[in-house]
Amino acid sequence: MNISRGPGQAPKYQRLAADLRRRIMAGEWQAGEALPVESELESQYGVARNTVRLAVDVLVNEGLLVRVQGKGTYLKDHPVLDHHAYLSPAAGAAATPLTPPSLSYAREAERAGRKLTADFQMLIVRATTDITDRLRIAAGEAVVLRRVLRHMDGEPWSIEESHYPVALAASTALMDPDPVAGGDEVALGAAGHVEIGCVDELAARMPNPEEAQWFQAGPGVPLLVQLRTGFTGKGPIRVTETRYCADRNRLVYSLGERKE
Amino acid sequence: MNISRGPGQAPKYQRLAADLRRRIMAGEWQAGEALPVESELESQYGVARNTVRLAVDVLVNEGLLVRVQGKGTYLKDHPVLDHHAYLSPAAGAAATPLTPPSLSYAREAERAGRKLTADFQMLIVRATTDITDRLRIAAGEAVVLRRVLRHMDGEPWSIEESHYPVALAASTALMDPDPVAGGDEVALGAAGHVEIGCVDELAARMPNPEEAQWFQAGPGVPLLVQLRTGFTGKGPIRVTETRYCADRNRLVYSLGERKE
DNA sequence: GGTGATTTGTGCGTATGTATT
DNA sequence: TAATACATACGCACAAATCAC
Repeated sequence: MNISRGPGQAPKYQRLAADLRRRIMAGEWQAGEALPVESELESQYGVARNTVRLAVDVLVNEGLLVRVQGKGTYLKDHPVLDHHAYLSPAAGAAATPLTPPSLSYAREAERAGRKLTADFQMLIVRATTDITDRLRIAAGEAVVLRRVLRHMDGEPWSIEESHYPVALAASTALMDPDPVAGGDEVALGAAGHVEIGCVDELAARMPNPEEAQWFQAGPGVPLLVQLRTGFTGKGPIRVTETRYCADRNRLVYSLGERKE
Repeated sequence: MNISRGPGQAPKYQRLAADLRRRIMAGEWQAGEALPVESELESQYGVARNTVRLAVDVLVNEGLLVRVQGKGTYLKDHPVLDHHAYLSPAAGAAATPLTPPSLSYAREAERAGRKLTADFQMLIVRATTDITDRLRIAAGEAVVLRRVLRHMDGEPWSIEESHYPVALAASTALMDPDPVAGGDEVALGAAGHVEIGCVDELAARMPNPEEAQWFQAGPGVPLLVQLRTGFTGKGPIRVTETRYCADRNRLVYSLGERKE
């Protein structure tokens, strides 16, 4: 293929990227397989190494390729795990507490035959307005932050941060620096706060450096962010932000009448 | 700030990126404001232009900065529009057709005081297995593909592709090469197919080049992808994939009992 | 409307560092 | 140890877009 640049043409590195993309899509290499080394691509296409790197940069930032120093450049290969964020209750069922995400998460992992582990932290922090607005408390007010860092088969998987008003968490197990058996909602329920609804806000963005490092996510891998505000009949009782590495996770919502 | 590289230190361009990130977070520049030009950063930090560009590349790929040829490098600034993907029905309400996404989309835009326009295409194509699996039809079977390209205030906003089995769409308005007044579900309802539930699968990924061009999305801007499979009591009747530019959109699901 | 200055974009060459095999 | 392959860093030149004049 000739990628010499004529007038009105795209830049060389973009045309090179496009040709590599075509070859990838055409199945020239298998998932996880190594591409030709940079010097090989230089001579194949007759360009400078810089240009090869610019082209590969493009595909890395699209999430198609990963580079490993000293080894080579590989086609990305990731299994995707579905996580059921919501299952509408069976028809005719009374208003029931919503399925706790942590439980369904564990079930999901088990069903997929994967091993889920978690690290837990409990902090008391001054909340950002993102959180206080949704909890309808004063800006800068302290909240209980319960953080769960999840690993799947040893691979970093998700970051879940649940925020509770201190007034609500006081004198419940939420003040303990340990996970609550059965999930945080058990502790809330014992205190008379039963969640009957929630609002999920879904967004996607690129990770910041700390997040990228924790997730071991290279360039081209966005985060899928779920911000769930839980309500009782009286008002909001918690805000849970869960961040997923989008190349290994999908969120599933089953809505309306149940099928199957 | 001295960014000369010592042993065991991060590379210069990464340390430069980190320092610029710090200055950005510290509020040294306003949203939309221009950063110092590359030559200025060269001399500020005493590095080669190449190194400046590598550092800025990092922040561009994080979605923090945008570069404009001939002008400069700017702090990104984007208003976010919430799109209500689902509102759980009021308590006690009978099973009702789900809120059509296209309608709520238009309502959302209007509420935000923005002008929504759309281009429409109707095609008959052989579906990928992604689609046929969910529609429970044979792989490679033809489907009706109805595509809506949406613009908000002239800015590219979302791509919505609805797939219907040809057998189902036959002898309905879905075969017409025009949008159906009131939404596709009106045409389906008229044929006796009333959607009573759906499954949404949410994912995030980087756009491919065509998508990036259409969305006018630079590097660092992922797509938020919603794949909705709609069901009647008998089985799936449609699969709608909607792709949103994640820097301008969020999806909102209101679940369980309604608040307010 | 055109010209030149400014600023980012593209492309080349070279050298050296670091991780893997 | 040596060879290989990607990572970092410098330098240079010109192209293309924008803007002030």
